[in-house]
Amino acid sequence: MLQALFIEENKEKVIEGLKKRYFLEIEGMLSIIKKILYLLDDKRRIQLKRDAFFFSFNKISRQINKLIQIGKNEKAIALYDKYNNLKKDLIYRKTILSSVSKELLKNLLSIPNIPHEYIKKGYSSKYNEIIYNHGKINLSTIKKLSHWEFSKKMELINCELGAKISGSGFTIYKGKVARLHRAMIEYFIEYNLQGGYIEYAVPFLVRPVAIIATGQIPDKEKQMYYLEKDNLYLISTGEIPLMNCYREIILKESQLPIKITAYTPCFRREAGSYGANVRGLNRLHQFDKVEIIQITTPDFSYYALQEMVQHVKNILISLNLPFRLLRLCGGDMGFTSAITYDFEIYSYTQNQWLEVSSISNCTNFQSNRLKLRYKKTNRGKTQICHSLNGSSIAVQRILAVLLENSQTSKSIEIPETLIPYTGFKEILFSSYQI
RNA sequence: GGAGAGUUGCCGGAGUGGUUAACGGGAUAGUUUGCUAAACUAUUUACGGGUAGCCGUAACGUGGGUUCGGUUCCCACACUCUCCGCCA
Repeated sequence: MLQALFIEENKEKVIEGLKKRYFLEIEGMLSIIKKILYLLDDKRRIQLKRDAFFFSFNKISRQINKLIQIGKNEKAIALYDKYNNLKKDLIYRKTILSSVSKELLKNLLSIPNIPHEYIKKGYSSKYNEIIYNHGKINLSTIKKLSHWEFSKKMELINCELGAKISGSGFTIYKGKVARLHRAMIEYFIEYNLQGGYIEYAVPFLVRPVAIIATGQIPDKEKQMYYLEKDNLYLISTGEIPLMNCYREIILKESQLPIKITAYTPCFRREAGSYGANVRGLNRLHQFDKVEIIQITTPDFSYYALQEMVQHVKNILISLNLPFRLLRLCGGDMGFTSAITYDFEIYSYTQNQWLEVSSISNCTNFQSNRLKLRYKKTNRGKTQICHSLNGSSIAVQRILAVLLENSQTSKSIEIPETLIPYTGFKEILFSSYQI
């Protein structure tokens, strides 16, 4: 959530930023900005009057008390008879202030974060900038199977069985692929621990208040699974429980930066998705991800962002996968983000890039919703923290591309770095009846 | 699922229809001291006004109600804990 005061002081900057997202094109969003400024002004005037009114009212109440204590009851009665009729005014001022405040908050919650100055205008992924390429894409002469063709022959990934149990978009992994899946999670977490992140294990079901705080409501509500009976949402990312560990907290500056990692499954409804993009493991209703987050001071957050990008880059290099780094354009970024970098890896067999990590600096936008603040040691003033989140990494996307790109005529070769975690070097086709 | 107890500031924790929410702890600032410690004083959340010293208002789970005045009384809701039952 942006601060109303910030919008007031940086109106042009805010509008410019929202244009980069093509946000103002959505049904009269410009009028929301105007409304916020009007409401803020209104709120100030109302509060000023109310405070003055309450001041005199409180004074009278105290006078009445004094009169009663010294036994001058008649005078007291005269006073409260006189001021009894002001009560309506009191209630009126109280309710009007709270309704204006609520209205202001409601409007503020609907405005996304302002993009960083680097961010280019654009309404879709077409306008994302490629920052960096790594690894050669060599189209081998061996005819490789896509991971879903592979899974039909090998029985090691069974989408049909997943569908039988839970519907399409759910998958069963067996044998060495199940082990590889688990090994990746362990490797990613271990890598993050080496990078100074503390491991958390967290709940996968959360309250509405938690997803409002991290910003999935109102932006991504349709994407979330909701358990009506218990009023709980299934998490769509580990960011939700991790960031909510720090909801309504005042930290000391010396505690920052906070670096956390956690493995969680992620649940997404993906309503309306169809076609080749959703085949096999490409888009699932339940997938696995190891997440990293950082909570920092405002000065430090862009440094932390670079550090996180570098960290994920090194993981991908260690897996020997061809990848590229993108900076998302305004229209493709998430609601809470000021700047987002995506890592995509290349699948030879699918002939397409697949997103495996998305790293965002949410600046103070998310922390403001979370009421996550810190206090400088040499000054009394509390300030809003900056928060960052990133995937490190999405498990199934890596799995899919590993199965495809590492195919030889006989087997799938496990990358060196994963072998200590899998306990085997290859998955032989012969043993699984290709 | 059944029964009961609770929710107070940065943290712990008392409490009452009435000045300023006791007391303790932490943190920060200032004073004193050769340093540290100790001691003393002040501050501690949100919003608004003022260049500033400062001033005002709100805040005892949330929302209503009674009252000149509610942290306290009444109503509704949310959440937390304990015990019983069930259970990995």
